[in-house]
Amino acid sequence: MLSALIQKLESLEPLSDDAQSRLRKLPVRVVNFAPREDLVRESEPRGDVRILIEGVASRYKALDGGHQAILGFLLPGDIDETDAFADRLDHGIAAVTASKVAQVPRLMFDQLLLDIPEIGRAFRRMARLEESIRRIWLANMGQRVADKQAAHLLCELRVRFAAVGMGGVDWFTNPLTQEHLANVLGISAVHMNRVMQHLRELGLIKIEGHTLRFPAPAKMDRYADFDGGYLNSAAHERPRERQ
Amino acid sequence: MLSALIQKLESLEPLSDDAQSRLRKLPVRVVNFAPREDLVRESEPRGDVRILIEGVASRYKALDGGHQAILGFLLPGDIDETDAFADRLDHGIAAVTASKVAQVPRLMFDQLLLDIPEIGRAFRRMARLEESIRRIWLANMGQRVADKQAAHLLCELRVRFAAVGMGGVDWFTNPLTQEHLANVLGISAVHMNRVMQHLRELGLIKIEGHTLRFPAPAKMDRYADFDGGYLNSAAHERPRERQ
DNA sequence: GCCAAAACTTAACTTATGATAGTGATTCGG
DNA sequence: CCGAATCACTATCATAAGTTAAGTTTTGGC
Repeated sequence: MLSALIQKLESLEPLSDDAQSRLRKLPVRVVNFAPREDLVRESEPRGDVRILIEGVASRYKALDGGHQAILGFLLPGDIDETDAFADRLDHGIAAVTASKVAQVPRLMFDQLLLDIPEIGRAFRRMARLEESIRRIWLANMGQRVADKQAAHLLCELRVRFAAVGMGGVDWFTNPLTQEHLANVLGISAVHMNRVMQHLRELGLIKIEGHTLRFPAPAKMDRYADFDGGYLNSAAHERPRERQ
Repeated sequence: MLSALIQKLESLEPLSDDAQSRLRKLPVRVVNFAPREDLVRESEPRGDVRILIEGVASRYKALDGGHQAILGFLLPGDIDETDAFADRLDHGIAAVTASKVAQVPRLMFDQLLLDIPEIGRAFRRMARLEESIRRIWLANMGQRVADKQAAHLLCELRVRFAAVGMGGVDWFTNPLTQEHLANVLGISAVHMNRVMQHLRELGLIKIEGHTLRFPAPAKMDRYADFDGGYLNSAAHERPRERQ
């Protein structure tokens, strides 16, 4: 049930058989969500630990005018709150596609982290990775032109989707609407469409139904000034840590 | 020497006398930096733990064209790497004003976290706070008009500067140039100037030398859609945590 | 397989923001 | 105290992006 999570953790930090089996034995309750449904409402007191095991979701924050700003996307294996310390989220999470969520009793989860330090370590890795992603986003949004921002976002999505089996080196299955993408970048949906047209004319992307292809991935990366290192290098550098 | 840090930690989590004295007894080496000097260069292997004890600094990330995007600002009491787990930063830190930095040997610092769990807890709180700040930034940058983005930023700075004695409820001492502010918001310096003019005409801010005043703080908050709760509520809600 | 809703696309027009270039006011090192 | 930077500010012009309002295609429920 938690194989997406285990796969993700293992890409950051190899897990012992013991750790893996303990993870697998966690008692999970699987809950289904329809598109647009809230997985977690903003400022809802925290309950169980939630792990996305199927589907795609978005973190959002409500703004004044009833609008909501999308802060990022969650893919299978992502967890509602990486460090699991907060009592409540300061933002909501909504399903983008039909999703399955595994809910694990908080106490069980906490006990597991105490029992098996390597799992705690892997989770901290994950936290650092997300932090890194957010930093890159901030830098990216500082970029002037929306075309490059969008290109960068698409490159990131390509790599992240590939990591969960929803894509490869030059494509991914895209469940996001242009409105989702526009919202995340802080531009209008109309302009998002213009940008997609432009990237298409440049031969950088190609849309086939729900498959987004990158005819020239290297060219695209250069255009977007994208260096995917931050998304997977964690597995290789492997810093020493306090046990 | 570390009073700024202790003050900040204590605003998040009251510290026992023992914890405080252990913090005070940390052997620190104080290093001075001139404006524009790098406190930490990008991708420099980590050395000691660095704590800003005086002055203001900026986190930045180098972009393609030699430009650099400012990701955020550090104030006294802020630490180079909140969780202290990474081997190297994926970004640089530069002094904005003349700064003093306390350097603490990594091993001493780690030992302290192991010895006194409440200090570890306080640092995790700090990490959560910074995460929260970054999230608000992302939401804010999604906003369409630069005027509101800028207003929001100024409100945040007001609260953060006040927390370290560099401001009050309706003013702060501003060491940042309009270029710094523009860079952070991802707009041109010229436009930043226009925005400042506009906010001035609206009577929302008033510049007196290096003092930035807010003649009508409540009105400003409303204009910016700013709710400072996220910057200081941590001290009040106080969630239970694993020891 | 049909219909309604959602998603995508295009066009015309307006506005916000960028680029460049210059001026005067401050700051700061020597 | 002076000169050189740095910084704040203005003006002009070019362009990216927002808004509104269509039309078209795709999707999904029944």
